Amino acid sequence: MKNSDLKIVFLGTPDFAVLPLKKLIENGFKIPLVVTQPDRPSGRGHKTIECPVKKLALEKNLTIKQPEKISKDQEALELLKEIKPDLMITAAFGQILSQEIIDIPKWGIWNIHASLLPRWRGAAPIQWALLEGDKETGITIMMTEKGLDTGPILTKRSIPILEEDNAETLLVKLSEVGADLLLETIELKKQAKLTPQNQDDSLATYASKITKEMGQIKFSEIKDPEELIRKEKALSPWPGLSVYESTTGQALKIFEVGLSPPAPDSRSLPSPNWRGAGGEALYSDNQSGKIFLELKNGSISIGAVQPPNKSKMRAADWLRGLKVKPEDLRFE
RNA sequence: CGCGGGAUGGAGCAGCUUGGUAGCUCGUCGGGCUCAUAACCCGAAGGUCGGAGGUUCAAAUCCUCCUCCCGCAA
Repeated sequence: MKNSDLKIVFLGTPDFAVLPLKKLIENGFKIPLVVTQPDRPSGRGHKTIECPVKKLALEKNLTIKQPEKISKDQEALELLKEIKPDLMITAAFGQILSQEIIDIPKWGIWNIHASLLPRWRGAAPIQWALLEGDKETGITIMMTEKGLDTGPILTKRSIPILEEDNAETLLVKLSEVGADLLLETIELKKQAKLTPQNQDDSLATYASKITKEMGQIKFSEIKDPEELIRKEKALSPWPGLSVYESTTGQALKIFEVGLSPPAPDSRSLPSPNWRGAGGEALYSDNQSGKIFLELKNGSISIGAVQPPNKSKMRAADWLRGLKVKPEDLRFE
């Protein structure tokens, strides 16, 4: 069977879904239809933005459908039935599919999910893997059924979570793995070598949506610096970690959070042991651009910050340009 | 027409209200001190003040338009 004999309908919306679609196109599959979420006003100035998948589809002159709710959209349903796809692929599509739709494609609907199922079913698997300090994560390609990410597993591939990984870097890596694994899974299916395996529901965990509130933290409530570091990785670049500083009255986003290294040579400190609120010592290192904070249960380094209305900057630069003295800073 | 903030040497900022020689903390380069240094001392280079027009004897500063960046919100 040639790739061009297979009719694949692709459903996906954000960046994560772009690479899989691209690879399908490059490998000659027939893509009679691409479905994405409707364009929504977003971003500065409330401009209506075309999602990444739509942009790619437009570029490749593919047919695009953007139903508000595909399961309730009679027109979309008719179109799908008419197309008679061999396979439908979902990748971070963001809409629930009805049984009627699931029954349409000959091979069923496959979902590219960014975790090792049954761990982290749901909307934000990458973030939750980081939040919980998982050592590895991966991609699962699975059959879509009525439940949320509960269908039988077709293939799985894991990748290690490295020290320097955050939600952004993992998303890119997993998108690549997802695209490759999808092609391999199709190949296996063509050779009739696929054996779907049911998920062990007892091992399932659920990755709920990330909200902005999760990024608003107080140092005083952090029990363990490690917790802070994991949060920063999971919530970068969105929504980021935000702390409130009362002397300047600013909410400050912090990035590149790490454990503080052994105290630097005291002679390099502009003012050793600056005392901050709650006994925090605060000092900066001009070489690395980092600032160091003493928390209740350990010390951390912050590499970059973003004040309101400002671009991201090195933390030491921020401290240097401040109108208030570092020792007057009061973080909550 | 969603709301708002911003653009000043390489970085981060002040100066703008009340026009009158371009300033601070760093970085860079050179020199000094030192066993040595990212610390300290001395010196230097580096800026069309985002762009265009206007007001004025005089504009970073006041007025108009434009470009770009960012926060909120979705």
